[in-house]
Formats: sequence, C-alpha cells, structure tokens
Amino acid sequence: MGDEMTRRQVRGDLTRTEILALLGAAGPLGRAEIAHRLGLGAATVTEHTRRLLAEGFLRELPPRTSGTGRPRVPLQLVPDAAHVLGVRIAVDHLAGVVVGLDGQIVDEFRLPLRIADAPVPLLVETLLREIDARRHTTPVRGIGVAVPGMTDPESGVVRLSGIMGWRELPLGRELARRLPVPVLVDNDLRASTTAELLFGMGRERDDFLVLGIGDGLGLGVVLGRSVQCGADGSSGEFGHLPVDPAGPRCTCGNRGCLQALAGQSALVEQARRAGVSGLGEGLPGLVGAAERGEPAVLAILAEAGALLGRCVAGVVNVLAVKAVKVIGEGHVLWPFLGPSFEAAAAAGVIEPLRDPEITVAPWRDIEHARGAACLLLARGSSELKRFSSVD
Amino acid sequence: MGDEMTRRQVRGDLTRTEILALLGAAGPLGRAEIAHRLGLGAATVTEHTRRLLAEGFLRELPPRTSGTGRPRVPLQLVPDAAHVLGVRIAVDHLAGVVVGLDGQIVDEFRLPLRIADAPVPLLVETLLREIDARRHTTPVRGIGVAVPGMTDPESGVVRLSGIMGWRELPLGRELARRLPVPVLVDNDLRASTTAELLFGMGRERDDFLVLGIGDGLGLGVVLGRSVQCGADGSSGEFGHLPVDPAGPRCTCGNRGCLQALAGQSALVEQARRAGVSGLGEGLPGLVGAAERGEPAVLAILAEAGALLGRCVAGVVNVLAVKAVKVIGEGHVLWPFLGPSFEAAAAAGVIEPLRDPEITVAPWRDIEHARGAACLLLARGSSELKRFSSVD
DNA sequence: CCGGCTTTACTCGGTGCCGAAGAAAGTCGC
DNA sequence: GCGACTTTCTTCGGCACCGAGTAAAGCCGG
Repeated sequence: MGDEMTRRQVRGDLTRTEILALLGAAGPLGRAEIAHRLGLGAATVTEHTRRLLAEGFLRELPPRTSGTGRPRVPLQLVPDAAHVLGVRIAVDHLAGVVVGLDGQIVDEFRLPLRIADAPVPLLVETLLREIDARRHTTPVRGIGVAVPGMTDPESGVVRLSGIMGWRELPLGRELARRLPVPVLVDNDLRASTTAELLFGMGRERDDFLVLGIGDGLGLGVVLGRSVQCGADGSSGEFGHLPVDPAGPRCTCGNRGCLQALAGQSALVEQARRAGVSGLGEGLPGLVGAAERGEPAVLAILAEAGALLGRCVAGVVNVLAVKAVKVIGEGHVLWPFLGPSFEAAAAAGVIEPLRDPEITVAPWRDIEHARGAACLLLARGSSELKRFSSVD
Repeated sequence: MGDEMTRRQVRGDLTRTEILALLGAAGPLGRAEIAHRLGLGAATVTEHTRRLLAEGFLRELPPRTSGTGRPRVPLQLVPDAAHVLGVRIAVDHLAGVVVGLDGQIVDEFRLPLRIADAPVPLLVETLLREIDARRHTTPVRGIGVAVPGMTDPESGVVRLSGIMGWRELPLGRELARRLPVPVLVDNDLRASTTAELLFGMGRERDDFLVLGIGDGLGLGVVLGRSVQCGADGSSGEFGHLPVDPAGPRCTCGNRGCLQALAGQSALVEQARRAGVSGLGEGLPGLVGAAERGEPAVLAILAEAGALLGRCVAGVVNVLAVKAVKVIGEGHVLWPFLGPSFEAAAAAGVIEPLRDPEITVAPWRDIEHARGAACLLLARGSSELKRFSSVD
C-alpha cells in the first residue's frame, strides 16, 4: 500500500526531466512558457531551472522581447551535457543507441548476438565495450535495457520471457553490480511508451495507449502522465486477451488469445492455410503477398485489423483514453490492417469518446533501444549527475 | 496536462481521510501502526493526527503497553464529529443515507420520486428537506450524489445518462448554487468504487477493479489508490465493450456490446426467446427461473458469466490488477453467473496473474448512496470542517 | 522622458511528505 | 533499582510544489 513515497522521491527528477524533454522537443523557451506548457507553477520552474543551469544541463540565451512586457529569457538545452545508452534485447541481436538529454539519437549500433543462454556475462561484456568505445566522444552516464517479456522495472527482474526462455531472471541487479553506471531494466514496450511520454504523444496528452505489434501484442498504458506497470510490472499483456474460447491454442497455453488470432505468426499461418503461394518467410512474405493484392491475405489482414480495433476499443471504453499510438515491427502491415482497425475502433467506442486519435509512425527496432535509454532520462537529471562519466 | 496541482491540493485531505477510514474500519490504533498500514512516514502521521485531534475528529485513548517498548497511544475515531449525506438517483426513486466519518450508515431513506424531467428543483427541494430534518440529530456537512450515467466528477456535469434522459446536465454546479453545503456529483459505480477504496478492498490493495452489474455493466478502476476517471470522467463503460460485431444491437447504437449480450435485459430476453415459461418481470423472474433449475436459463447465465469473466480477464491482463469486486443489483444472479465467470477469468489471465481474487458481497442499492457519501469523505476533513452544520 | 501597462521572473510563506535523529516511556536482565 | 533495549512518538531539516505578492525590464502614450 501507499507507493506515494517512491513516487514522490522520483517526482522532482521527473519534473526536471520533463523540462529537459520539453526544451529538447520544442526548442528554447522562456520560463513562463515552460510553466504553462507543463502545467507547473512559475515558482517551481524557477527553482528547477536554477538547478539545471547550475548543473550545466541548460544555458540561458540573450533575452528576447516579444511585443510588450518584460523580455523572456529563453532557456536552451545542452543536449551533450549527458549521454545515455539504451539497448534492446532481441533473440538474435542487440540494438543499441546513445541519446543526448533531448532524447535525440547521437549514435547507434546493432550487434548480431544470441544472449539467451548467458545473458549477464554477454551483456556485461558488450556494454562495457560500448561504454569504453565512447569514453572520449559521448561518455555514457547510464544504461537502459529493454527486454522482450514481462519485466518488473522496480526490481529489474524479468518475470517471464517466452522468446528468450527466461524466468525470474534478476537482470537489473546483476547488471548493476557489474557495470559502473546506473542500469534500468524494463519491458520493451513500456520502454517505448516512456519515450512516447517524454518526447511523443505525451507532449500533448496526459493519457494515451501504445499498441505494440511485434512478436507479440502489447499495450502500454499511460494515465495521468504515468506509465502503468501493474503488480510486479506485469501489465500490458494485450496479446493474451481472451477472445475466442474455441480459438486456436496460444503459446501461453490458453485458447483463443488475441495473439493467437491476430499475432504475426498467426496471420502467416492463416495465409498459408488459405493456400496463398509465394509466402516468403514470416513478416516480409506476408507484406509482399498483401502488396501483390493477394485477396486471401488482404481479407485475413482486414479481419485481424478489425479484431485488434475492437479490442483496443474495449480498453478505450474502460479507461476513457482518447489517443492510441501504434508501434512495432508489425507497423509494415498497417496499410492493410489500418483501415479496418480504425473503423472497428471508432465503431466500438461509445459516443463521447468517438473517433479516438490513432497514430502510426515509421518504426525501426532501434526505437525500443531509444525507449530503453529514455528510462534513464525519465528517472531524472540528478541520477545522471551523480555518476560522472566513466574513465 | 499536469493535473499534479489538483492532485496535490487534494492529497493531504485524502491522507487524513484514509487515516479516518482506517480507524473506522480497524478500530483504535497507535500512530506507528497507522503509518505502517498506510505506508506513510511516522512524521506525516504525527502531523495529520495532531490536526485531526484539534478538529475533534479523533480522540486519544489511554496508553496501552504491548510487551516491550514505549506504550502506544491508541487513537479513536469520533464518528459523529461529522455527517455526510449521500443519495443515489434512480429512475423511479432516490435512495439516501447519512454516514459518519467512519463510513458507517447512521440513517437511511428511500423516496419514490421520478426526477428525470426536473432534476434540479426536485433534488434541491428533497435534499433541503432531508438536511433540515436532521438539523438537530445528525447535521449534514456535505452531500454526494451518485448518478446512473457518464458523469464528470471534476465539473459535476452529467455527460450522458440514457436511463434518465440527460445530456450535458450541469448538475453539480446547479446543486452547489442552491444548497448550503458542498456537493459532489459522480457516476454511481465510481462512487461505490470510492467507497470500496476507503472502506473495502482498498484496505488491503492499491489496485483493483469493481464490476458493477446493474441496469448496465460498469467497471471501476483503481490504480495506485486512485479511482480512474479518464477524460471528462467518461471511464468505466464496460457494458459497451465490443464483443461480437454480428451481435444484437445495443441501446448505444452499436452491435454486439457486452451489455447487449450479457446485460440484465439481454439475459431476460434470451430466456424469453428460449421459451422459458413463468418468467416474471425482469430480474426477479430470471432469478426465480434459475432457482427452479430451468435448464435453458442456467445455460444462458453460465454462458453470460463466462463471457463476463473473459472480458474482465482481458482488462486484468492489460492492467495487471489482481482483485475484482462484484457489486450491483445483478449480484443476485451471481450464484449462477459466478462459477463460469471465475473459471473464465482464471483461464483468460496470463500465468503470473493467475487466479485473480474475486469477491462478491451482498448488495442493496443503498450502497450506491453510501458511495456518494464517500465522495465527500474522500475529499477530506478540511472541506467538511469549513462548512459548519446547517442551522 | 516619465509614469502606466504588460509580461517575465523571483521571493516568500505555506502544505504535504520524507528520513534521520532524538526524546519519551515502558520492559527486562542482572 | 539501574542501565540496556525496544518501541513509540516528536522534532528538525529538506524536497517538491503552490499561490500571491513583488521586482525587473521592456514597451507605449502623453
């Protein structure tokens, strides 16, 4: 009961981060403008910016008069005042990025690497090498790790990752013990949801959903500007929404999970069974078939889109959230899923919430790595400050 | 953006209320025990209880030694230090209660009254009479109103109430203008969810769901000890979860809403169509038929239970909430809905969340009135203190 | 060019919360 | 019966946030 404590400890930092994120996204702003946009009091902004200036994360620009009144003093981000490394774990590779305070990617890498069997030593070795390589260019002050699977961000424990074959793996603790900078671990979709909160939809909205179409289906939930984690960080399991008790068996053991009906491999399987020829391997093959106008594939995708839309509409009805962002590998299917998704989502939502805003952005798996980096940024500047760069 | 302001203003009061609620539910406790149970710091409890003692809401009992250590000073609630009136609006009647600080009902009433056409004057007249009648016994310091329909608790506007035929009705403002005590208006299910947070499940859990089976189906969502309201207070529309696009038309205009498949009137209709004889009117008739062991009815109810269970499981998967409470008129159907509900809910939930705790409590519609009263209690003691009793 | 206006920024007092340190008030061992 | 130990409660300093009041710094109109 009462996580108020934790929340409060972190809140001040979060506010400073939001200031940094805002300046990163919207360019130099006066203090009054910051206060207005973030819904903070002017006094609060004065206080925080004082600290951020002292820490070197911000600089003041010459005053700029805007018509009448005292001129504002624009504050500008110093993006290179700190860099953070984010990695996304996948089955056969690691995707990594280095971002500045503004969340912009300044460097990226991709390493073919199967870490499932010995995650800790392989990650430690790799991360140390990457940190070291950047010692003189973009020194790293923190590391975020995005895991494909159910992960508790508080404890850093990977509860369950089917793809990686992990269960109750205390990744956060083990990495923190062996790396010279702070480490945060979270589920990949929630990491990207955090990025979205800081630098994406969160710019304009306090509440939104992030639908992740990847190996599985996930749903990130942001309510009141906070990313919901649920008990043990096990929220967001959208793929295992029970849809049809008579449906096909899912990897989780249940029958008729959403994922078993509209997940990527389910779609490929359906296409194959419908006798579609020339299906290459996996997702690209499916996209190819759809682009060729293969009617069976188009029908399958349209139906899957409608199903997804209905399920999202259900969540929208319950939580009264008006915006949804779609991310993940599967976004390449969106041209074919999208129309029926949007129709179903709009139709399935009660009238006052009608026409939820649905956004799809181009996506690379590097985005999850950026999300991982944003976990650090969301924890705030003081954490970054304490740990000076490695040398 | 940033409702932090509002949240903070209200938070202190909420904490005091939680202290009062805890003492109401668990009897006299020492300060250390309060701090522990509410997850607060000891300093905070000292501060708050000082105020509550000064305001007369609490009294100290003689110190009681418990083995070793300094004896604790138990603090006892003074339940009659303030009373709050709560009413639930229904189509053909008003249900009302007066509760003390501990949320216990000290008085109740039920008035046959159709207020749909002239809600403000009828409510004002009725409430003034009820306040006046209690002037010398249990003076009323605030009023909560529970509305069957989508209602924004912030503004007090009833967005949409199909049953009452209201739309964008600024009930809160109009009542506040005409009544001598503070008035809060909210959706009925959310009101009961608030009661549950203060005096029910919230005792042990920070996150839970409240499934309301009434005229419609609603879902109250509590995350991190706060009742989720969504944009414009329009959250919780569980009944309009789109389940079957080919299903029967719902009152909301869509097809195959959960409510159109498993709502009370849908169930009655299904039973009628199945040729069940001796169906009295509405709910009691259905219960009667089920109790007679009518196989068609039992099958219908079992299927509805399973459907409800699956839908709740979906929400549980997404939000990672482990406890569900079932309330509402429809609880009388629970003996027949329950088994399949529980099975479906357990089956539809991913393994780490397996076996969500499902609780059903006996229920009278007076509970919604109590929920309405709890809206006031949740807003805190200082609001009650400011407005002395009417005289 | 000097006071009024506007907008920006800062200061100050107040609230809610915390952790750490210290005071208080008992039991217990010797 | 006196110090040690334990538990409870309070005090204190500190952080995050706010609103209101004040200072600052430019424009503008007479």
